Amino acid sequence: MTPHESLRAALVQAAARIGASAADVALERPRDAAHGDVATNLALLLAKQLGQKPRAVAERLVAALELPAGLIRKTDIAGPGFINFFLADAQVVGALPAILAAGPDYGRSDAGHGAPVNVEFVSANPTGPLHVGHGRQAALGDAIAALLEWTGWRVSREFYYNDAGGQIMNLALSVQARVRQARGLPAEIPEQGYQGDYIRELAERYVAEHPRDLEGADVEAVRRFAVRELRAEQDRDLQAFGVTFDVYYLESSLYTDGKVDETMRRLVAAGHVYERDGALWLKTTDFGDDKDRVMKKSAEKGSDYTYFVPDVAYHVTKWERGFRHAINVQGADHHGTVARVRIGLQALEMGIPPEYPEYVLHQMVTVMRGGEAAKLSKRAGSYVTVGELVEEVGRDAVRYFYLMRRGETHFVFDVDLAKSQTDENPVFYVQMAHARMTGIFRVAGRDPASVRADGIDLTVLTQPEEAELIKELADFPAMIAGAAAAREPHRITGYLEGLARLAHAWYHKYRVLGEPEEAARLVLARAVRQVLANGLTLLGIRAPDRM
RNA sequence: GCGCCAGUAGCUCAGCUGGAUAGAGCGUCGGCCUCCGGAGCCGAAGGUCCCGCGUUCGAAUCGCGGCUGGCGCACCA
Repeated sequence: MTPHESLRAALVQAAARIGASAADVALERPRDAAHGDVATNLALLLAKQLGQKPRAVAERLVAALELPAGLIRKTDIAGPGFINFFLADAQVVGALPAILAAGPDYGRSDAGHGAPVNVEFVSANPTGPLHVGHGRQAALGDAIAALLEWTGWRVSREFYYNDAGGQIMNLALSVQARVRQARGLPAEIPEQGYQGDYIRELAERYVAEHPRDLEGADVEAVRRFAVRELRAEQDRDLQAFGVTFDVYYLESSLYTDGKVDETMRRLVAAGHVYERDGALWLKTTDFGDDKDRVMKKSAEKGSDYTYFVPDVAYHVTKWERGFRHAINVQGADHHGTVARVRIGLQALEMGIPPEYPEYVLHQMVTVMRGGEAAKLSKRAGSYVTVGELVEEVGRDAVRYFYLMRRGETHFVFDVDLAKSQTDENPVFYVQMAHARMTGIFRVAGRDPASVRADGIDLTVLTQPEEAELIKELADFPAMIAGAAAAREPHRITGYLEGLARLAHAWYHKYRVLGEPEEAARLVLARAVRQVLANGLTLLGIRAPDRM
């Protein structure tokens, strides 16, 4: 039993003794060390239930409390009725052996019980290279997936390729136009087509590899070639970024497998479909949408499905593949589709919960270069790609930058700053803390893994900085669990910076080697190193032994 | 017009799902290198938490109404 569990149990019993029922006792670590190590607002919550003043309730609770021996050094009642507990010294250092024993697994838990969860992210159309917005999504999605793995879920990382539909035809026609222009033939890129230099390069490579179609007459071949090449380029960028997927799901397969037609049939059968102006509509207003949506275009527009039906069909496959939990990481510019996909699934009336799938939306990324915002437009062909960014800035810094902000806030990626690789970059600060801890063992001529906690008197770690450091280490698993539940990887970077700060301060103020406390401090140094490494590794960032 | 997100120190942002005196980095000012790495450490200044009303023991956090900025509101995806 951890100190928290013991305390919680004791408080529940004490509440019962004074005639109150406390189902869920909240314990928190106060900001201010003067308020103890663990605090509860239980008395404030029970005051209403008992019809008594909070402080009086707190006093009765404390009087009724039966605590295990050696757990708590001091109990205070403070402020409006908080009960503050000060852990006994032996309890504080007691966290260290557990950290060393768990090693690389310290911080893992089992909230997910091995249940499958699908995390879909990036899902860029194969119409161009990955830009900085996709980069944010790659970092965010991969970190959320890792967080879920750390908390006991069986995660499948999935990339959905929109390799069918109008945008792909646009791409093919754009490349085709460049092929023809290169031959001196009259050709224009379509109005909604793609303009970037990469289109010209694709055209050159197409001609080089298709000597029998030098004029790009075979638009289907051009399409296949362009999609294949762009997918390969995206894969290279993702690989450089250290992101891999378990499943690449192709939109085109939804057509070839009949999933789109099947979904269409089900929607019609469920009775929410009608025809108007020659098109087929889904009555999404039945489910709270502000207007109905077209599912299949009219004959004059080509009789194609809109994106809506394949999107719904795709999410049906997630459900049918056994994923009762699905998380979609997407840019906020797609937020309009959230309600529609969910409504489409509801209209099928096949028992899928209304909040399925779950969405994590992140705001846009602005790229700053030379002090001004770079114009980003895929069609105009001006953007910074993920590949360039990783090459210029380095994988670790790029990942860290992307993850240090909440997804809901607009993110300004300052390329110059990130490239500068100076002390302004927090990732170096955290990595430096890890390198320093490692340095102690290097100088001592010892393998960190050889340092064990058993048989070592840890109660000599009496300095306030040491107690604070250990408490921070003890918080790691709860922080991970909270970050996973909230889908907020930025909590990890914030935690790591705080831990690194404490580690640097401790390192600066106290020596390890040659001191009477050497054995115990080596245990602490190894624990700090381990937790820094675990946090960085989770985020896909290296934990270097030297800088 | 409707919807989603944001608004906190000069700048960039945290604030653990309603807690105690709102925090950190950068920048500014002032200190600290015979040392396990100074890519570091210690300290100071700096706040109308966008505004107003409400909910309650308690609000940056929740509700309502505004203001400002971003993004969406296709027979594009």
